[in-house]
Amino acid sequence: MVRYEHPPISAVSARDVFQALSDPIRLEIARRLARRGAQNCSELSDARPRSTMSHHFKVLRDAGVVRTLVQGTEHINSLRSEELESRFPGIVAMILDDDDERSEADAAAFAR
Amino acid sequence: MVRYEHPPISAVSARDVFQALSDPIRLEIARRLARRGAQNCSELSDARPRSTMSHHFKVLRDAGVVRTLVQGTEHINSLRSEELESRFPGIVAMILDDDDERSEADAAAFAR
DNA sequence: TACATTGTTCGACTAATTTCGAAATACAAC
DNA sequence: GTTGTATTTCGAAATTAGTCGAACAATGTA
Repeated sequence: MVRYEHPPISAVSARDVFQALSDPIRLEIARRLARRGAQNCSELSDARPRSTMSHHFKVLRDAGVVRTLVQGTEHINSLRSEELESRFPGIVAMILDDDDERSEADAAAFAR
Repeated sequence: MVRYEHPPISAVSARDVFQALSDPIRLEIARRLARRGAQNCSELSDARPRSTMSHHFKVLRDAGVVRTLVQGTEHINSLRSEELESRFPGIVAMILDDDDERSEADAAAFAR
């Protein structure tokens, strides 16, 4: 496979995006791409098996969240930030929002 | 159970919201609440079993998306629109975005 | 050509989620 | 209290999603 298919942004549904970003690993991938820009697959796979990561990249790609370009042997992923933002204003900020510690602390307080 | 617990909006994480809205039935519930305002459970359960719907309302509630108030024998659900919107600007528009026909047509065109 | 690198696909397994009937709970009205 | 309505909880079955090793494909380099 020399090149990936990516859905046009107009074909991307809110549900596809919600579903793609509902997995912690995929949300983390999107977050890193939003923060640090394009990265290849291995840079993003914290010691996780390649087949697992490959699956997650596919879900993100099919949902229209990530674009993958093939350059030599590596596959460069990037967040489709501008397109996503024009289709769903505010989504990139939601992806970046990751105050896990705060929300865990609050959640703990709430649980009491 | 006389009253439900709802997480404070500050404890709501993007992932919880993504995950709650990743299910088509729950997204549809949120959408109707966004469009038509508060509704009770049965108004929202298109002939689906009550136990199924009850599960979905719980997920939406726990994720901070929906608020449920008990009034007599009925439970009135509403979208926590203002709170959600202040926490995640743009989220309500994303919930409302439901151009299913357009996106399906585009998806079909894309699949060719 | 052979080899190393990067990533995908396949298939099997496991884990999580969804579904739904039956029983239970909550409340209002009689 | 008994009845009726609205909804939850429980438990089990069905479905869907995630994980991961092994085999495969594509590219670059010696």
